[in-house]
Amino acid sequence: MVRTIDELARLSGVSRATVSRVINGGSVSDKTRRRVEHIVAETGYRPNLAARTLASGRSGVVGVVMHVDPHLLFRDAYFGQLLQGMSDELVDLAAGMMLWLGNRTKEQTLDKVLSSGLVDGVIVTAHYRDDPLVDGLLASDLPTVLVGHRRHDRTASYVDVDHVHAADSVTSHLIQIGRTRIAHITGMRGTVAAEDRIVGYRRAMARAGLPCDDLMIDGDFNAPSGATGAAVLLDRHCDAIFCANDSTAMGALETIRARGLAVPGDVALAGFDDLDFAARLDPPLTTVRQGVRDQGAEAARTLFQLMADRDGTPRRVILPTELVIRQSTVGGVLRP
Amino acid sequence: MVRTIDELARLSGVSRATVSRVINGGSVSDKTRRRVEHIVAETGYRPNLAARTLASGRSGVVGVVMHVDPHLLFRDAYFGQLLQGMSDELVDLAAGMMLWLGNRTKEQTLDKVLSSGLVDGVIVTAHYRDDPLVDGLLASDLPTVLVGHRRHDRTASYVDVDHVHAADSVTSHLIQIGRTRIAHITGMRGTVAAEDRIVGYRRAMARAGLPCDDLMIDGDFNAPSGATGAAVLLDRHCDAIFCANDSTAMGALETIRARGLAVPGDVALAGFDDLDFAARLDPPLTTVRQGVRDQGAEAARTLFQLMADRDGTPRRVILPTELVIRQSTVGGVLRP
DNA sequence: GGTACTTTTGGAAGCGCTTCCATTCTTGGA
DNA sequence: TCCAAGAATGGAAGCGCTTCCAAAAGTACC
Repeated sequence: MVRTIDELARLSGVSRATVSRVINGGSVSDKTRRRVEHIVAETGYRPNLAARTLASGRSGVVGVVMHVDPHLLFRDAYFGQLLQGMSDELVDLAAGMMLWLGNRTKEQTLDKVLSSGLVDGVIVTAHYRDDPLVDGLLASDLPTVLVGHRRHDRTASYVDVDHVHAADSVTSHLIQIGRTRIAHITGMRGTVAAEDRIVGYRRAMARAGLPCDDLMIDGDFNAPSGATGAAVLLDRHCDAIFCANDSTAMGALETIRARGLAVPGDVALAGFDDLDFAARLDPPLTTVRQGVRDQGAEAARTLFQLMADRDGTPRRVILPTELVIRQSTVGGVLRP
Repeated sequence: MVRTIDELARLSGVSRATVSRVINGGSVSDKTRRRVEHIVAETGYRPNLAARTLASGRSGVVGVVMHVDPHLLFRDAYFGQLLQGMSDELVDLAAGMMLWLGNRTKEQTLDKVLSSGLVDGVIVTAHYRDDPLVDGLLASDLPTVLVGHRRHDRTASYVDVDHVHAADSVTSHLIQIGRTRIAHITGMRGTVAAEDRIVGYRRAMARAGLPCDDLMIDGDFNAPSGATGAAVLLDRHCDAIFCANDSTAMGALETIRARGLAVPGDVALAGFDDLDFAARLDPPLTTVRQGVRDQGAEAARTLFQLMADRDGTPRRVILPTELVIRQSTVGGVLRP
């Protein structure tokens, strides 16, 4: 079994340096290149990644950091889809992907990521307004791309959607179908997505001259918070609920049904994300589609651009969202 | 900034070898150890993982391979939960976790995993009866733990549940509540989980003397296959459907509802997995709970045992499952 | 054929660490 | 007090690769 570049060099009758050039695309004569490549193919030689990393200072591996509360992570398919989008893109660009989930404090996670020294760049989910992990990565010299962003990240590269606009459009839709007591179950407070969706909701309500102060309940992006939130809001006689995501809406739906109320007859319901199950609820859920896999893929592409020209300007990508109207707000209409 | 072990050695007035011993727990006098550790803490020195890997032959990184059809992966929370379970356990044991999803052919994935040379062991999901990727990993000298297993993996280490038994128990439950035309929408054919659940289903039906040949429809673990499968089965006048997983059941429920049939009145419905959403369907779904996160965690532990004593005997873990009875089979009863 | 390039190649240093081996320092028992 | 055995330490080799630099080979033009 040919294990080292030296053996390969001996076998092909050239120097180790030349073999290295063949493998890494250096300048080598066609004749030599063909000969060496033939031997490589024949022997199934694979360069040792650790040695390569040590010698060159880059590993071809990118890090993915999803430091998220276990109660939020992987409860629905959101983070999985994000991961898959990244992986789809990275398969051609990178040697691999190191994944860190949030099992400890953010400081410890940061420590692990930075100390490993074997990633060339990182993609990190930046959901919280206040996040030492994100701050630490941005402050390091590791190329970093955020999924999500904070308004004060002036020099950061990120991929995100316009939560304010999207929330405004859902709320406006609810207004347009004639609802006036439109409630909102928020996402986890302190996250940008939650806060921005609140802003969008308030904006649309204010524009229509509708009050909303007693119609907001804090949730946490999970179904149980939707169920308990809806209980309170129904007592306050709302006629529509815009939930911060689809899982929350699923929880709300449970409560609404338990009260014997009709959707959308008594209460219209809307979510956010458009995960697979949204279309399969009864009734199918009106929601905002944000291409989660696309966001992951875009983050990966952005990271590689960043790594290609270091200290270039930050790259910021805002992906489009789409309001998907289904029977939970416009009942009786055939599914689109 | 102290970057190398040599600087650290100079600073603490000992040799590089001694510093290395301090860091790796070699035999060093208490006095020296304290002094060096103090300097380490003070300077925030972190050993370079690539150099360490190259010199020692181990990286502390483990690989996780989930080569699964994109239509299956991350559609529901199953794989995410698995990942989270592994991560929970690995955080203390490993320097990191490399993740490979199935973006290319299995051969290419195998190639990437083996060639990287920077994982000390791998956990791989082994769902298919026929899987060159799993075969390749088992044949390599990399310690490997399977999540799931094939009956012919005599020397492999794995973590799995008893699908046959679990499926038998669900089916028996349906029989016990008086159903006689009990249908089954299978999982993706060729996967062990699907085939074994079929065996369990048939076994229970045979024991009760019930026919089942015209009551099986192939599905693929996804909701759409549940919806189309149920359409066929309802035409064949079934009075219960056991679906190969919860997502499939969700799809089936959609069809049942569209026909104006009652669950469980007209058709009892059961799933498998007990993901979060199962309890939130209307009606809540009877299903088999398999602790997916536990499986992930157990796989990680098993891998480390395997790495600790190489060429030991294979380790095989069968985790328990639990039949969770909800209103989709026993309507009217208060939710547990 | 000779000069002045350009392209291709090999030698050698070095990336930061672990670990073997030999040397020095301790310790305890005779 | 002295010696042997054991513990602690330092020196040095080497893990497998990239890359700088200089030397060799090829090419174009006069």
